[in-house]
Parts: sequence; structure tokens; C-alpha cells
Amino acid sequence: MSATIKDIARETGLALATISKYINGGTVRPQNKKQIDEAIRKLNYVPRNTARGLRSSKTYRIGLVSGPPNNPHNAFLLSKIENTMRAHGYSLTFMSGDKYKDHVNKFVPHMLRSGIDGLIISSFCLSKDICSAVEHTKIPVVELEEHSHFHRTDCVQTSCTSGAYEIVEHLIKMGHQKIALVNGSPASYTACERKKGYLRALEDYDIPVNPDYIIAENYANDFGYQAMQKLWNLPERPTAVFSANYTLCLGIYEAIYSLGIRIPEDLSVVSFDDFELSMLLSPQLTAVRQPLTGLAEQACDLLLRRMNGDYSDFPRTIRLKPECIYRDSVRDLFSDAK
Amino acid sequence: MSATIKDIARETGLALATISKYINGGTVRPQNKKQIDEAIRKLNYVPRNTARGLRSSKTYRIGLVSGPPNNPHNAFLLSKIENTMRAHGYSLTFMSGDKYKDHVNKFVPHMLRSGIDGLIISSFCLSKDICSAVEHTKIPVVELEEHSHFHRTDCVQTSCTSGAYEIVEHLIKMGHQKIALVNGSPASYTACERKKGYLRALEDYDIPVNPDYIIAENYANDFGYQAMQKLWNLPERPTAVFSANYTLCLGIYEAIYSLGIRIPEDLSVVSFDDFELSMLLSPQLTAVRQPLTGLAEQACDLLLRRMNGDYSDFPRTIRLKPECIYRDSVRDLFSDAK
DNA sequence: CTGAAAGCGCTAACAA
DNA sequence: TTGTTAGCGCTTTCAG
Repeated sequence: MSATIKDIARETGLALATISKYINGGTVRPQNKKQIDEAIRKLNYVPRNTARGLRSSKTYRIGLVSGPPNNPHNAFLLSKIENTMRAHGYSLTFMSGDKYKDHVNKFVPHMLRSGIDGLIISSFCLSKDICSAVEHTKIPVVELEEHSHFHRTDCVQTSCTSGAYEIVEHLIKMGHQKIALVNGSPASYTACERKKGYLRALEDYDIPVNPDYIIAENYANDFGYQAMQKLWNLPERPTAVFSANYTLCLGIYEAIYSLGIRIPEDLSVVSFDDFELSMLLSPQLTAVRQPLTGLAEQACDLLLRRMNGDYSDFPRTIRLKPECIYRDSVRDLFSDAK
Repeated sequence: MSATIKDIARETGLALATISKYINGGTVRPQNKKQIDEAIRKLNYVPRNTARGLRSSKTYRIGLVSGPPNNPHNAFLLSKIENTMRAHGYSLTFMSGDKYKDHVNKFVPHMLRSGIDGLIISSFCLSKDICSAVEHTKIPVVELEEHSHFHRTDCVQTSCTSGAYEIVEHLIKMGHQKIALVNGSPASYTACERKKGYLRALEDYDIPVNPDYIIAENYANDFGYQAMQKLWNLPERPTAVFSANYTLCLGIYEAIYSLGIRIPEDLSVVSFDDFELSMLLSPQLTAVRQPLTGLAEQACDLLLRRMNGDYSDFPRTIRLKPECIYRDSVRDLFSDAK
């Protein structure tokens, strides 16, 4: 066992409380300061946050529960949140899992047991039971993007409806009418919002909805692949596909390659989520870029304020607008017609 | 403040110690068991790991320090490690940062303060001071890939030399002689190993080393971009480029697109690290795939054993062989000559 | 199998 | 400014 504050006290001849106060930013006599610093260095003393927390009932730790980090969307949020919270003196306990298995309901209790001062939940929709268990602990929660069964919660989200609307509208303006949507689970809040945007755009331009063109099951890569296969087997193929997220898009692209489909000649493709990848595909992908930095910042800000007891604007819903990035994966049917 | 073990004791009329023992897997009279379970549910009791740890000097938490998770390599490791450790009852404190700023030297003390039973360090090379601070705490450390200034440490690494050798040999067998290397910092262990593999292959095939073809500075995207620009401005352009990691490769591809270079007609490209991306690029990228699952598993296994006091094989160095995936980004100069 | 008591490392009152 | 004291929630002897 390494040195404790007691050892420092013994070494310097000062009282525990003095050392403690100094460590926590209090002022001590310069000479004592020097002595303490020296003793700390000499004994390699590291204050144990766990012991501090026991007393102050703060753990200086927050939890982040999210989808798998090998999705760049989650990775970016994780990275940004971790960095921000660390700058505020918190460390980050991270748990992730596949969205489509119900691990989640085990994550959160585990997280609670591990001891956290606040919790950010991203990509996941929690069950009622879990939500009430969390609410019972009184620790502040910020939901990122999804919408669980909390009684009332702060949440930060991308305005998916507007992003989806805008990109579908772009397809329409380029002359597309047969537009397919490959989407996540209907149980997912974000998936619903994206579909809503898609439907609104069609409605506003008087384009009839073709149920065959809407394939929704989950956000997995594989599903994107299968969905694309299915679409291409339709007697009347779509001229454009709107992929509702990044992982789906990867699967769709794989299918497109294996089917030998040319973009945008044979098929136009747009997607929610914009990443490095989008630029490296040829042709470059037209996509909806989420305000990831903003999402992370707002979530952290909200959580920090709640942890500091500022509930003045609770519960708050913050919606940030995404941005469409227009590249070369959409064919302009009008100009072709000329 | 939510319920404590005391409340359960009061509620059930049993002693603290009995409850504690039951919670930790001890046996109690069936009737008491029922009572305790009921009280726990009723009061929504969650045992505080922080308080447990104070007594048992275990935190049930491990730390992972790594490069940014928006690199799929790091993301994969993180995900795998977190899942594995969680299955063993540990939660994961994650800190990451840009490899090329010296945040790292602040991470580790922060990590130590936060309280962990073990530490995995990936991608980072720690300073001597930090290493001795860590060694002082006696908590087990496993290094993934890089090699710090620890006195003695367990480490798990990809055998970079053999991966690099094999992929460069492939280029040579396809008739390439003018092979460039875009590499990370010479201070990086992995970068050195990858260069070593490159040099050995050239040496074995009696190909002279052209210093202009070796550009090494760091693993950043931007640097890959610049390096590629530089290579293409050379009076004698290389016929092939070996990118030493994923992020560099992204930058190289961006440069290739913007310069209008055709792969593999004008230039062959191979890279360390293989991801979804590699398959979606056209043409598909020939790459070295690291045994990521194996790396994560071995690191966890080693750390778990050390945390359980098993030091029988300390210090252990585990090296796993990568695998080359041959795709279409390399031009066969011999068959062209026929 | 159960209970009483001590104490893990630290902070927060309060007193000096 | 510094010291004293009590106690955070839990585990761990050691008796019963």
C-alpha cells in the first residue's frame, strides 16, 4: 500500500487536516507548503479520490453509456466528452455495447454501483425500470439523441427531422422521385425523426410514398447490405437511396460495389452522418453532418451545471441543426434530361 | 443520499456484517435472504463500490489510456477491452488524447488519483518520471504496442516488423523497387518496428535505400497528406507507397485524390491497419491487418492475472503476428511488362 | 450463521 | 493558519 495523508502528516509533523486543506487548495504557511510538497514527492503520495468521495459523496467521475466506439459518431462524442470533463477534473467511466442487444439494462446498474456523479446516455433507450432506478439515485442525467422513459430529463439532440428533410429535398430538387429510405429500428427515436423528415419532404412535394422503398430494421452494417440488395431486386428500382446513418451506409456501399452499381449514374446515394470516409469514397458522398462538437459541448455543459446544483432551466431540451454537405453522389436528373 | 447498508440492516433487523456478507456472496439463512432481498428492492439500495474499495483497497476499476478513439484501431481495442473487463466485474476509466501533445504525462497521474486496480496503456510512450510514479503505486500495468521507460513491464504487441516486411516484400514481388515509406515519429516504438521491417525487406532483395523515399514525422492525417505531396514532387517518383498506419493512409488518399493520381496505374498503395474503409475504397486497399481481438484479449488476460496476484511469468512480452490482406491497390509491374 | 467493533483514507466542523 | 475529532459506507476480524 502506498503512502497516505497520514504519512505526510507524520513526515512533516503537521496535522492531517492541514495537509488535506493544502491539497484542496487551502493556504498554509510558506514554510509548511514547502515541507508538504517535499514530503509528497518523497513518499510519492497520491491522494485517493475514492476516500475523498466517501466523505464528500463526490466521486469526481461521470459515466458515459453509448453505442460501440468503432462507429465514428460515438467515437467522436466519447473523445470530446472525455476531454471536456477531464478539463473540469472529472474522469470518465465508459461502457458501450451493441445497441440491439439488451446489455444496456445491465450497464446502468453497473455504472451506478461503480460510483458516478453524473451520467450521459447516448444512442440508447433505457427501460422504464432502469430509468426509475437512476432517478432514485438523484444523480443528474443527460440524454444524447435518444429518448428514454425518464420522467423528466435534460436532453441534447440533433434536429434529425430538419437534416433528413433537407437532404431528401435536395434529391427531389435534382429530379428524384423514387427515393428509398434505409432506416434504423422504429423503436429508435432518432430513426423515427429521420423518417419523419423524409416523409415530410415527400409530402411537401406531393410525391407519393412507396412502402417498398422504406426498409427499417436497425442501424447495423449487415442490415444496410441486405436492404440495398432488396431494393435492387425491386421491379421498379429507386433512383436514389437515403441511408439513415453511417453504419447502414457502409453496408449499402458494400452491396453497391458487389452489385456493380455505379454512383451516381445508376443510383444516387445520400446519408445521415458525415465522416472522413465520405470524402474518400468515389464519388464523394453527399451527407448530413451532425453538429458533434456542439452536441458534446452542450451535454457536458448541462451535466456540469446540474452537478453543481444549477437546475434553473431543468428539464431542458437542446436541439442543434445539422448541416448538409453536398458532394458528387447525387445525379442531377433534370440537367441530364436537357 | 440514497440508502446504505445501514438502512438495510435497520429494515431487516439484522446486523451490518450479515448484510455485507450476503452481498458478497456469503450464505445466510433462507428467511434472512428473502428479507434482505426485499429490503434492497424496497429501498433501492445500491452498494457503493467506492466505500467497499476503501476497506478492501480495490476499486473494481481499471484504466485505459490510449490515442483518440476516432481512430478505428483504438476504438476497437477500447470496445473489446471494456467489454471483457466488464464481464469480469471491472469498469473502465478511459482517457485519450492526441498522441503528439504531451497531455499524456498528465493523464496518468489523473488516472492514478481517480483510483484504479490496473492500467492498460496503448499507443503512448510515457516519460521516465511517470513510469516510476506508476511503478511506485504497485498497480499492474500492461503496455499495448508502445514501449515506455518502465523498469520491467508486461507488454502485448503486434509483430510490426513481420507485417511490414511481408507487405513490402509483396510490393517487391510485384516488381516495385521505388518504394516510399510514410511513417510515424522515430520516437515511436511501433514506427521504428515498421521501418525496420521495410528496411529488412529492401535489404534482403538488394534494393538500395533512397532516403528521399522515407518520410517520417508522426501518425497524423495531415502529415500523410503533406508527405504524399512531397513524394509526388520528387524528380523520381516512387511507384509504390507504404503507409505506416491508418490515419496516415487517410491523408495519403486525400492527397492522391487531389493530385488526380490513379491507383494502381500511377501508384501502388499499401498500408498498415485494415478497416472497413479498406474495402470501400476503390480499388480496395492491400493492407496489414492487426490481430486486434487477440491484442485486447491477451492484454486483459495478463492484467487480470496480475491483479489476482499471479506474477508467475512476469514480465511477459507477447507478440502477435499480423496478417496481410491482398486486394487491388498494387500494380503488378511484371505482368505489365510481358 | 450472526453480531459487535475497529478501521480503510479522507474531509468538514469546530476549537485553539 | 493549524489541530482535534467525528464519521462517510463498507469490510473484516473475532466472538458468540
